[in-house]
Amino acid sequence: MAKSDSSPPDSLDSLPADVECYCQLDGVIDLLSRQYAMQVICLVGAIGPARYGDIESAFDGVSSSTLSTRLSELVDAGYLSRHQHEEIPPRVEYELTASGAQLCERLQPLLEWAGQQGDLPS
Amino acid sequence: MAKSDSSPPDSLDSLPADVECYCQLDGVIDLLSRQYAMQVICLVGAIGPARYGDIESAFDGVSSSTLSTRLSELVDAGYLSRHQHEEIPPRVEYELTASGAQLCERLQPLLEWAGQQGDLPS
DNA sequence: CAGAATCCATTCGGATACTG
DNA sequence: CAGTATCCGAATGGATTCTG
Repeated sequence: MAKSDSSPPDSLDSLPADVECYCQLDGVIDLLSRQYAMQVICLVGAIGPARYGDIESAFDGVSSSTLSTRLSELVDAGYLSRHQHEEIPPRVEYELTASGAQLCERLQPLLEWAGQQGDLPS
Repeated sequence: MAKSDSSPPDSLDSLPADVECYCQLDGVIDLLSRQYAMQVICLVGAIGPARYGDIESAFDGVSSSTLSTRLSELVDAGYLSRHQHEEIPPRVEYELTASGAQLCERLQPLLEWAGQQGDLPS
């Protein structure tokens, strides 16, 4: 796949020159590594204000405890906002915050590409 | 965070219209959710052919068993290639494959942004 | 409807020791 | 140097049950 004998770091076009240390790059990455985390961000980014049930049905088979935990983490981390409407039956809407939107922008190319690599059965 | 009352899905500029179902988007995402996986891809993308020791020292504190497992998974998945030079002491070099490079391109914006969000202590 | 709480099976990853 | 093998504690996520 192309040349890689003479100039190693030239195999990609836009490499950040300030990459010095990938050690301990956790925090956000840790959070995103939990199940459904990236997908939730992109889903909410795609459909806008999303109710709990919307998200739940988008991921067929997720347990409520898992999804609930994930949502809480993302809200706590400041990537999602949670608006609870005071009515009965209760209605809750999740939206991307400003940094959630930034995150989503960087996630979309990845997930979209991933979906074309043999995933997304349906 | 801007307006979000009238047109929900307009809060982001480049939304893919073909996003229909985020359920069961696993495979690649599953792999990337393992510890150090994304960072390894980007590290190898950044420094070119990387020896095991290079990678190990980039992540201060990683255990050899964990890193070894991660590298094997990425090689098996076709994102990294492994070249073993037949000499003593042994020398092994990991490189991105074609699809590894594609993956890396989509990962870099994310990790770079993540690094500016409060991670990367050193 | 939108979860929280509890319990538990599985998985993941670190420590350690050993090998070609 | 570049791992592999084994063991084990920690973390994750599902099932189930219950609640405002």
